[in-house]
Amino acid sequence: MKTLPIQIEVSASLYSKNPDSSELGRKIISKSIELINEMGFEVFTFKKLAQAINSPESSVYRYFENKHSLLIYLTSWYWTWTEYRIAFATTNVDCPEQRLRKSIDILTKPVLVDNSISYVNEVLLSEIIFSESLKTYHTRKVDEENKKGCFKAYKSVVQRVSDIILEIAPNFKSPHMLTSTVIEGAHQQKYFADHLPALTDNSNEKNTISEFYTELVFNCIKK
Amino acid sequence: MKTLPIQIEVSASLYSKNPDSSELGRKIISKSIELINEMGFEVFTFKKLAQAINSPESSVYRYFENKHSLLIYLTSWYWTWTEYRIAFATTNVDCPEQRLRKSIDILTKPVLVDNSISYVNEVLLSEIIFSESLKTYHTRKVDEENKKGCFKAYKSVVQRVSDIILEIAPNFKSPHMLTSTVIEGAHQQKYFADHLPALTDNSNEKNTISEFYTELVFNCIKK
DNA sequence: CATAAACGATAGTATTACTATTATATTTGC
DNA sequence: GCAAATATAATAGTAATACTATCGTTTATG
Repeated sequence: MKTLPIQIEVSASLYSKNPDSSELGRKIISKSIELINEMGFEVFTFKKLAQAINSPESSVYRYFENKHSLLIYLTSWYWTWTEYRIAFATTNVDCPEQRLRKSIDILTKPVLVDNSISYVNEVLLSEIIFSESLKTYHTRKVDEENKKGCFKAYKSVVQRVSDIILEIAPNFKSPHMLTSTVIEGAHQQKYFADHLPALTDNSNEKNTISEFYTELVFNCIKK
Repeated sequence: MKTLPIQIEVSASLYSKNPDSSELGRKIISKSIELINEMGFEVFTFKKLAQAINSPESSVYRYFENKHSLLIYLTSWYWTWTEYRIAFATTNVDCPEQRLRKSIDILTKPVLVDNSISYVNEVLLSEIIFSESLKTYHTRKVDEENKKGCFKAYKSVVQRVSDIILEIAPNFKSPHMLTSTVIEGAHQQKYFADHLPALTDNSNEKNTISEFYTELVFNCIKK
């Protein structure tokens, strides 16, 4: 897929100061993606990030309240970008089955090529989403953060795919449930393949996961 | 379901001192179930637990290394108990479809009645599993803990259900994937219904989730 | 070029997740 | 029934984390 020089815009409520507006902000984003990938989100701290970019910890706090807000920012960026990719891959495709197939592909396969839209390494970011994005909403503050719009981008993706499903099967009762099952399932199955293989049947080499969920979806909506 | 006075045995590698072996140990288990439910696992600390049972913090540490090991203990207890329930519900049922249906039921519905096998409140424990069990294996230490047998009970449940699926559809390629998708999906959809309704279609009143996943499974294995 | 905003440097605090020590109580094995 | 082992209570202490605060200097902007 050839890319255009687009800009991913993240809602202003998801940061204290827009990281896209300064050199330091962009360094915070790109370095945090690297670090979270290397050491995992739990072990990652603003102190370590600050050291890595040679800036005081307090400067990082000027952009994000805490590391959790940073993760929410990153996932929102990812889902906004993903929705763009889905939109791009499905425009001018008349057949809704075909559009659904392409969407599922985008949602279930980790990103392999860094198109380098910007300072964001999309390959690493997608790894983070696959393994850590659960942690954005599995908190005591979900409801509060949901009201703040933290999960808007994700919901928008689910809605878009649900709409395609309804085009194919207007009477299908649970398009959102099916879509979120596929997205979260694909993330989880990859994690299982890497760490708990007894919970999956996946060789983790070919497109087993993607094919599994594609079949699952079409089996569910075609009666 | 009438219950027998059974004992759930948790592998000795999952605790420092067997909580089932003393008054204090049992108090630790039952109170921690209450507290984790009330305040959520992140906010829960051994300090708070110790205060709640009027014992020093250091006594709690004699039973479990840290709160994470305690959560692993609780989930193992739950999965062992759940496998027992599945075994009980499916013995003497000849029809494998029927056995599968009953198993999915047990896996996708939260527990509603506390049979009070013991000092464990199964209703509250099932709530914890639904909302917090992800946190047992989403850590940097997964691989290490997996080797220690921390997830044996869960895997065993997945294996048991996979076997039933294979009885019905011997050529089905991904029984484990399907089973873990159903279990984790049901947990997640309930969480979405409670906190992120845009990601589901669930009224959270009837058995929407359970029915959704039952249909999904039979759609996938019956061609 | 003046003013505001951003940043760097440094210090400090509350909480968490433990570890250590010692004295007392309780169980158990003979 | 008593000694020895084990379990628990009481208390203290530590390293790391997740911030907050202050203030002087640099950098952008109108």
